Amino acid sequence: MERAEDPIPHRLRVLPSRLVNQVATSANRLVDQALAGPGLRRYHYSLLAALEEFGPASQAALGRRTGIDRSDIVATVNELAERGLVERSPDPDDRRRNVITVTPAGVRQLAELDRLLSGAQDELLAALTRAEREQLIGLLTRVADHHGAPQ
Amino acid sequence: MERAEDPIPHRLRVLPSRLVNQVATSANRLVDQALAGPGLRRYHYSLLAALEEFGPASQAALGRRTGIDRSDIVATVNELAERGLVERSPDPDDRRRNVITVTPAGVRQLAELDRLLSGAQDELLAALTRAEREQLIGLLTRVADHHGAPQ
DNA sequence: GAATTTCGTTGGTTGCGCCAATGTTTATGG
DNA sequence: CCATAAACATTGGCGCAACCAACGAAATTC
Repeated sequence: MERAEDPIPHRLRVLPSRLVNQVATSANRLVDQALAGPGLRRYHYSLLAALEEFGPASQAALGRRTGIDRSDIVATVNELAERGLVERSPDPDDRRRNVITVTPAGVRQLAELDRLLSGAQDELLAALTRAEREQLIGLLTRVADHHGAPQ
Repeated sequence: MERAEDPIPHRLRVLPSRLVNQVATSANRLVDQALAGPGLRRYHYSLLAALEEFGPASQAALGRRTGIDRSDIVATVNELAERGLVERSPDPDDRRRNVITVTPAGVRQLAELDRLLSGAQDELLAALTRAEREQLIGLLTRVADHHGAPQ
């Protein structure tokens, strides 16, 4: 028979940490689908966004601004550079640093990603009214801010 | 100087999918810390919760109830069985199945986990009032329910 | 000038969420 | 009744995010 839709344990159903993870999983599924078109991942978007908003930056600065680990920045920049979306050049003023710059193609790509991601957000929050979305965003922001930087 | 606290790109700061991921990451950090005492992980809690609420079950049923993949159930049950928290025995009525049963030690462990997790939830939502927590849970539940089973 | 810090990089690890394939057992339907 | 299909446990794999340690090179600080 097994017609019964396999109930989820009550404990899990109402556990906030689990609820938030379920929503995050849905969010990631939608976002990953959206980014799959251009063949990119969330890390790529984060980096492009940071570059476009704050201009050329060192890899370390990009890491601090996006919360991505330095070591993961390396690979992500490599991939963006391979696609011609950013350029990596040594900083003449500080020879430890690389300066990462968005290319015009990168700016165009970012605009496209913004469009795709906006659609994903709408899908994610489709069950909520405009006001409820604002409410949710507000509450999440407060929780996120309260915990701040990891560790 | 670097006194400036490295601003997060606005795009990322307000992107709902990203907000939800930040909160989920905080949640997981807190929950993982809480479970680290007993040396368990989230999968273990999910399985114990499902077993205690619905009684002995096959591994496939556990998977359906918790959303954990069948293949991951195997390892998780192994680990719980090693610790004497569950028992795996062949189902005499259906020799394809194993029946997983919580032991008394498992029940006690689950009670302890409930206590630990409750603390983690409080920490997670510390920035919100009781009413706001209810609100957040309600909104997240609606979003989660709207997307339902993955794929 | 020596010690410390920053930076890029390499090379890991872990957990979660998946998927494919295999052998066994049960159910189905022709 | 037998062949085919489905369900089950298991193995082994993958990708992604999020980490950590260590290293050489370069800059900063003491």
